[in-house]
Amino acid sequence: MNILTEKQRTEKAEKIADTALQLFQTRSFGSITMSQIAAKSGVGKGTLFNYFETKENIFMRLLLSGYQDYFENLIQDFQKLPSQVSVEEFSNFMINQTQYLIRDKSVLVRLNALRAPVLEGRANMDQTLAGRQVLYETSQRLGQVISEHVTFISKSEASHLFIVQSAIISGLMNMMGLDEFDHEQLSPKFTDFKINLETDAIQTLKFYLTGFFASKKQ
Amino acid sequence: MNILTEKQRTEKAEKIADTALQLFQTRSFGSITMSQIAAKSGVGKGTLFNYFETKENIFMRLLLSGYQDYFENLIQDFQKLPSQVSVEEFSNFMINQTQYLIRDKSVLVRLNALRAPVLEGRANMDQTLAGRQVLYETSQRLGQVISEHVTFISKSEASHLFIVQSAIISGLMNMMGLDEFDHEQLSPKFTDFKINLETDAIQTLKFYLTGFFASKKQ
Amino acid sequence: MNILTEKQRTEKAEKIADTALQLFQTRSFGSITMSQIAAKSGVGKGTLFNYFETKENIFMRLLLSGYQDYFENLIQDFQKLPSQVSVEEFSNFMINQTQYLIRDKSVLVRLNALRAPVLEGRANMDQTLAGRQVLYETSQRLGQVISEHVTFISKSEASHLFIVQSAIISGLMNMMGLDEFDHEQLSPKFTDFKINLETDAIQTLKFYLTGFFASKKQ
Amino acid sequence: MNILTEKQRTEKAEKIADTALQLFQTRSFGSITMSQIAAKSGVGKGTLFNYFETKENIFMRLLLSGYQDYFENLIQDFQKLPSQVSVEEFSNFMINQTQYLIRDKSVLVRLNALRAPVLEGRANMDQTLAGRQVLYETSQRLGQVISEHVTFISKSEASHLFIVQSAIISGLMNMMGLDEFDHEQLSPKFTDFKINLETDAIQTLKFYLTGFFASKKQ
DNA sequence: GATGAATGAGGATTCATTCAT
DNA sequence: AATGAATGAATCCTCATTCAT
Repeated sequence: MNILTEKQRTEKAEKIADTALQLFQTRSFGSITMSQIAAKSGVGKGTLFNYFETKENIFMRLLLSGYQDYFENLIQDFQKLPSQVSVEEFSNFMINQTQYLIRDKSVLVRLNALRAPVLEGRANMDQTLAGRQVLYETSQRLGQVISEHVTFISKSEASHLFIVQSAIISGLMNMMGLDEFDHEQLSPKFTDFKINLETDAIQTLKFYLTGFFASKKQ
Repeated sequence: MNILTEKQRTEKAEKIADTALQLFQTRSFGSITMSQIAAKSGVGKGTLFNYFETKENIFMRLLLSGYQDYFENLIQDFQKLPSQVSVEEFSNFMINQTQYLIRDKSVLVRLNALRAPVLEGRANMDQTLAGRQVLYETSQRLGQVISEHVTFISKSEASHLFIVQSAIISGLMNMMGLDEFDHEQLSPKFTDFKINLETDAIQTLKFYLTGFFASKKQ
Repeated sequence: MNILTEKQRTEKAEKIADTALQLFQTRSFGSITMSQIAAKSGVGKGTLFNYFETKENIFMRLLLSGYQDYFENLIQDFQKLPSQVSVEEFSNFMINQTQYLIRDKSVLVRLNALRAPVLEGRANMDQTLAGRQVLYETSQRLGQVISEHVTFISKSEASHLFIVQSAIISGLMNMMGLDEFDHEQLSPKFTDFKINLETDAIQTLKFYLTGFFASKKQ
Repeated sequence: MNILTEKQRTEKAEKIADTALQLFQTRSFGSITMSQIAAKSGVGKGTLFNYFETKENIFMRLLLSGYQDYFENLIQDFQKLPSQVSVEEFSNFMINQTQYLIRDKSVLVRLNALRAPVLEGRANMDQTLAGRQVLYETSQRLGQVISEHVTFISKSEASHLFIVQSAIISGLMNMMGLDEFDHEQLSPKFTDFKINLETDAIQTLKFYLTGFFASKKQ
């Protein structure tokens, strides 16, 4: 066990990160401890630090690789589409993606909210920037692919669109739960404060896309 | 000093809360300590706890009273407008407000992001709900006023609009700084990741409003 | 209200002390706060300190005056008895007293257990010793009265007997509740650990008195 | 240092507990701090909490293991005695034990006085009850052994006798020091208040045993 | 004399991280 | 490489006491 292959090393790091992700589904960053991650991963506490310098690095990696995977999948999905895609078809695609992000990848969006205020303060800068660089390139490739399929949208605009998409979901997420307190439902009150995340996000994105394409057509 | 009037008590509580707010302009919730707030307020550490049960209560109060003030001002501003306001005029109003929120009240939006994951866990529930109740009523009054001035928008829709507005700003804020690391500007890179908060928020809101009114007119 | 008569002053001090005593019936010294005493007494927190230098002084006073009253009453009771009292009658008297102490004055015994380890560290020494002096004299008078009524017991022995009586009750009290945990009854277990305070105290005292008088008669 | 054997773990826990015990010889529970225990044990403050959940748990353990050892030793001592022991021999044995408890194990008795009012509020209940269970069984075994050696005393009575023994010592201890103040000897005064712990405890126990056996013989 | 606002020393406890094995 | 025991800085909070009014 003395010398691990690169693959073995990567797999163990992933196991640790995955465990952290699972914990993050139901708990906040602050309430997750390294001990819990170690116990649930089935590795020793010290081992964590052989793979990640700090707790923040674990979550920064989750954020970067999560978006990396998401963007890669988007590229794949897009390449399956016919060479030309109408504005309407593209909008539907984005709406489906939004639904998917909310239903299956909401942690990604929650991780995003941690990045600047929590993670960057103690994450390894070089590592983070290297990951971000790769992500940026992927995002550029994604933008490229989209711009090739959809008239009226440039590479830059496409790339930026996904930032806006995440922003909308993240923002609405922040505003959710005003009809609850600490996850306890309150007696029916505050109805106009209530956010239906999926409905509101899709509507907001739809309006955004409509507005965006309208502005391009002029 | 023996017995404080309600006003004096409120003023001191506000002084403490204001200090916390100032610290929050440049630091994160987690890195602000009660000792710092005490020292910077010029009061003893114990005094803090005479005014606020917990650290979280301080910030919950800032959040609630911040939005309370914001909504109250909006009502005032709106009442100065002519009895009928066109959709375009209303949109401009909202855009100005967005700019104002970003430029002068961005902490409010950042506080919002703390609410569910951080504050509610340890804030006094009754106090919070009382504050939220008042805020809700104000938001309803605001919605009422708007619906009276603007055709095509109901009280509920107007009230909900401000939630969306905050969501957009908050979400974009979360996505900002991808061209920085821990507030250090990086050499020009990641340009398509860059969020220009004001521009992007206004554009997104504009699109939202356009889409919203278009959907109403049908 | 500027100048209080000695009587008024004493009455207020007693009101405060009484409140503390009431709280002590159901709570421990450590969990009683000066704020609670003030609130329940209906006086200001600062007023407490006009009457008692420290929290410990309040309880020391309760201890001293409690025993003072108890001894005074004993003297009165004794003086009502016929001039000669048999050993058996005296024993019955002591047993009744034990029962009374347990049923109605158990706080007194609990206070006793606080004296050395808790109170003396921060109680006013002069005041305490003055009180103890008075108590001592009363105890001597009590001893005197008893020795006059009961053959076979000297003043010193009688005086000492009450110390032993309190010791027995206090000690058994300390050993109570081994069939409970933090006042929660446990499922029937530990039966031989169980102390029945009244029964055990009376039996122990009875044995003590029997032994004592037997040793004197030899 | 990587993984400690059960024995090593126990030893370190004992080292910490021993340190607490030493401090408790001369200071009160309330005035002993975790920092002091850590410093005097030569371990870090955090280490304390790896071994004991709370400060109260340390002292609860001292209490339980102290009595456990005491009872075990008593069983051993008793098994060395001839198969039949006269009432007088047994009484002498108990008196010697009382002397030993007072001279060498008085902290044990002082710890007992902390149990209900102080320790149980914050000690781990399951741990405590497990320890108490073991102690109870030991006490039963001790009772058994005694009842086998001494006619006139049942297992239950023997077991209960040790509770009474501790109660007598503990109670007298509470009443001690009335000729002192905060451990400072006062000029010769209050002589009849003076408890000579050893003499008084032995005498009280002797009377108790005499009374007890007399009641059995009838 | 009465009051309660202000105080701050002091305490228990948490947890990311280190490092000897 | 893996481990988990050890660590101690850091944090929130309590509450007896002081003192200006």
